[in-house]
Amino acid sequence: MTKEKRYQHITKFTVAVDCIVFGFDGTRLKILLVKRGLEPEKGKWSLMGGFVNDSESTDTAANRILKSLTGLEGIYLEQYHTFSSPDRDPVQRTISVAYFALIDINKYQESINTDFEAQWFNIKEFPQLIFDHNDMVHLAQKKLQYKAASHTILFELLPEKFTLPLLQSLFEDVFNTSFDKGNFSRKMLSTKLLIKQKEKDKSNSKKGAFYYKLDKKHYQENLHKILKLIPNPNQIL
Amino acid sequence: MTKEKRYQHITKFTVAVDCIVFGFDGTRLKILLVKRGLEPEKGKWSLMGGFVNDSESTDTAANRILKSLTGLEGIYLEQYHTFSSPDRDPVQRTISVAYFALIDINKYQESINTDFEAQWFNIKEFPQLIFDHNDMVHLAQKKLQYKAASHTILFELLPEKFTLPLLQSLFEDVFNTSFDKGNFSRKMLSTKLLIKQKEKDKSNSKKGAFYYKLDKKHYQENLHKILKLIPNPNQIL
DNA sequence: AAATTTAATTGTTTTTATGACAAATAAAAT
DNA sequence: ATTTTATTTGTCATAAAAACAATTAAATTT
Repeated sequence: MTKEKRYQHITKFTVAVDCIVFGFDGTRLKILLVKRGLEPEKGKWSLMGGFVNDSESTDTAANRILKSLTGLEGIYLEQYHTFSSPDRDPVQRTISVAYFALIDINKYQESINTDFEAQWFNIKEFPQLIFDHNDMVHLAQKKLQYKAASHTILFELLPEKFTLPLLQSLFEDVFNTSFDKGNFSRKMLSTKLLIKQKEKDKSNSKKGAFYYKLDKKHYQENLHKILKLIPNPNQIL
Repeated sequence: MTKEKRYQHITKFTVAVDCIVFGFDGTRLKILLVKRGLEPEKGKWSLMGGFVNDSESTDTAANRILKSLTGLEGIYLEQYHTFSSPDRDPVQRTISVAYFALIDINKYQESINTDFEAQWFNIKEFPQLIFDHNDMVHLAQKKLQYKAASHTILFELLPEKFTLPLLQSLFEDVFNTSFDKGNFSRKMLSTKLLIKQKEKDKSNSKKGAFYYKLDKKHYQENLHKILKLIPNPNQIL
């Protein structure tokens, strides 16, 4: 069998990228969904996605798609799974490489692109999505928990300056549990990743809580390291 | 723009699956490589791979390919990354979904399929591979370490009956370090996953080491759980 | 048959991390 | 000045981990 003959028989697929965009509004973990503007399933909610172009890697495509939706560049993006069930897209055979993204919700600019109608939903209560997008969200949530249990990625969801109580409420919502505030604060500070600021945030209490910033240098160095950031992971994950 | 018009412009890709097959010979962690029997790069070493068929998911394809190489079914398989750089395959645009597999090296039957010449190589010293397969192996190794640090997957590499020293040498080679044997044994036994056998393996010592079997039921139940299997993960990972 | 050797197994102690809880503190509101 | 509320710091009991030591089993040598 010649090389040409072999290659002739090979099925070709359209390749899509779908993005689960996580945000945190100060209280709840959210995902960004779009209302589909084209068939099939026009008018239904879905993840933000698109097709991979000729000259692109999926990473490049994901960044491009994310920028078209949020206007943001340099977002934290992580490829986490490729979905390829033969019947996942009823119109045509498509495989989808799924990414999750973490953004500071405050930086998100609405309607920079009017092609899609986008909206934030609580991760715990979002509408029925098209195709296998519900599965994609659930797996993304699991992967986020798994990764965040030992890596310091959740800071990507916070603004530059944040308080310890805010950080704790983020962790509590991501892991769907609650922590002792004293122990949480001590564990976080022991990582040496936080730099205490002079100012306080007094919007939530009378005493006010000190702002902290991330030590970017230290953060980059320790991103990959295993830290035990959450108590009793087995009870949660 | 009509739906038909849009879909016309979409690039289609051939989709491949590549498998990193891990094995353990009692001393060293190994990977199974094949010598390519067809162009391009005929005669060079590569990972075992193949194209995804029309009616298959990538999981199905990976299992099919793995069976054709090893004769084994029901192998532990985990999709870990999709490689999609536009220039990764010089012949045609292909994206590859990569899997790593864990098998009991003793069950592997050589040359059930003479289409490929296969050979085991130490993970620390394997030949130059085609395309981006070197990257694939390195990432697979990382992912294996990452997962094995908190999940009990390494047992998939061992025969049904194994000794604690053998288990320890596997862990030591995977994590490229050494552990205190007393502490290691206590930690492993504390998982309640091991059932002590009556017989001993006396091939490696005068005293002999007791065989253990996996408690399959307990094992299945704990597969998803997060355990702390290796000491001082921060120093290693 | 006793002594020696080797590696497996079990035991002890020190050290560190964890979790539960309590106290002190800061600043606004009364 | 006092009360209130939430943040921040502190204490202590417990448990796990790591380092290290001792014992044991069985083959080999003397």
